[in-house]
Amino acid sequence: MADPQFDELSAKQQGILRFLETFIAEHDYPPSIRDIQSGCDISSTSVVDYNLKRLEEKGFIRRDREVSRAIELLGGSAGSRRRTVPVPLLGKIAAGIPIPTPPDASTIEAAPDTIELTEDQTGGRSNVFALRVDGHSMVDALINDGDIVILEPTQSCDDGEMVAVWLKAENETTLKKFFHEGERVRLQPMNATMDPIYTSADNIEVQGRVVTAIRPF
Amino acid sequence: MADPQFDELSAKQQGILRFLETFIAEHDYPPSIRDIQSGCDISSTSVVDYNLKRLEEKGFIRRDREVSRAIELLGGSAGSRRRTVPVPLLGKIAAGIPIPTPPDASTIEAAPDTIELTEDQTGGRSNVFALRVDGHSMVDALINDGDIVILEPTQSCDDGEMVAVWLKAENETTLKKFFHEGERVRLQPMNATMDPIYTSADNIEVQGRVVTAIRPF
DNA sequence: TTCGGAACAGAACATATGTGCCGGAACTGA
DNA sequence: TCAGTTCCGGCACATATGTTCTGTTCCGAA
Repeated sequence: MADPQFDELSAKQQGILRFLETFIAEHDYPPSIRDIQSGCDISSTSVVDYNLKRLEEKGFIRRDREVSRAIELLGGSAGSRRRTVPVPLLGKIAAGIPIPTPPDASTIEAAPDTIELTEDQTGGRSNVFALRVDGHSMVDALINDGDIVILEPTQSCDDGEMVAVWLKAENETTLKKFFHEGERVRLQPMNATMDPIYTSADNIEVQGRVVTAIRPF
Repeated sequence: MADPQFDELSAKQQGILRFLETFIAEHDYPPSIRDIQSGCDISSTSVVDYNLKRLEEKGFIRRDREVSRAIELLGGSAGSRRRTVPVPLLGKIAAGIPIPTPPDASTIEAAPDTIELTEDQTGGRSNVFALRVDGHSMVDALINDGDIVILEPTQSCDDGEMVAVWLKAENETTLKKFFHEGERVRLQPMNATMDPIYTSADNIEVQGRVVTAIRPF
């Protein structure tokens, strides 16, 4: 969508637009005409209506007529609200400890922190959870200490998917690309220069599919 | 905040809550009492009002009395909306090409794609931009082909910050931790096992501070 | 200057919308 | 069975709120 030019608006219209953003941010619902009137020091409701019509013509907002507070602000303007999902940060992931799966309701309730992610970051999946990487044991997956990995609970996976795997014999959690190869499985590090691990299928336990990895600085 | 128990609600109240979520997701503004009434097949507005009062008592929603459509749904329930910022995806970042800085208004307008990030992911910074990593030249920064790095434009930086640096003599872009050391600078790879680069201060050009790195799968 | 449109003021109007009241059904505990 | 509570239905009412009408002011074009 072509982003409308903010500069082309009159001072009053820019003020209304800013007021809309702050009001919605504050209340979670849009203001009425009279809210805008008092909030922007405008003398008449008709002036507000007039300018809202202009803003609608120019594609900044959408209104549903006859419906109160039915102002929806469009465009990529800062402060727009998108659907986000709270992702529980369930704990740490490290080489030596199994990850807490399956994350049941009580675990999620007790999560001390949650991370807000947009829906495209979770790929629309609803039951994902987050773990903070502890230590440098996953550098072969190009995952650093302090990174956050977003996982989707699963016991099985398709070839080539990035999964968290528990190696029973080795007593170790690792992140690898998964490939079935007859009796055994191949666990391929993301780092192409490193060699894969081969092990028997019953030595491993898939604990989750990696949806995203995030590294905050 | 203790998340209220969804199960404790009557079927009607659960229906109302779900209707609220979908209505807000669809319209960007909350429904009126009568919208809920028809949307949930409830016979009377007073019943809706009654159940909304219960929902408010139990902490699922907040209402502003006397104000139409002033229903704000609380809690980490899926479908909540948070403030997000659109981050322009300006292009690729690769070893051999300088990154497009400074990103001026026209560049940003012309950005073919934008990524929605939550405000905590951008650290509240407003002028960040995103680049998709092309190639494996930054594995020493634990950044993979296809990763997305979020940058904040800057020409200078403090010691220890992760920055995108243009090496003039080498004709190369790289991501390193930056340290002033007298006449020269030390560029430290994130991967602790790798050796730093030392070069003179006037051979480098800081192009941006790395805010976040995201790896979608 | 005159004309016309854009923007504004003020008020009246029509409807949208939350709320209160009364009564009844369904259930509960004594 | 009876009183009490919870929940529902229906309706009227007050007000919150969008819309419209009339007139005014400002400003640039002809």
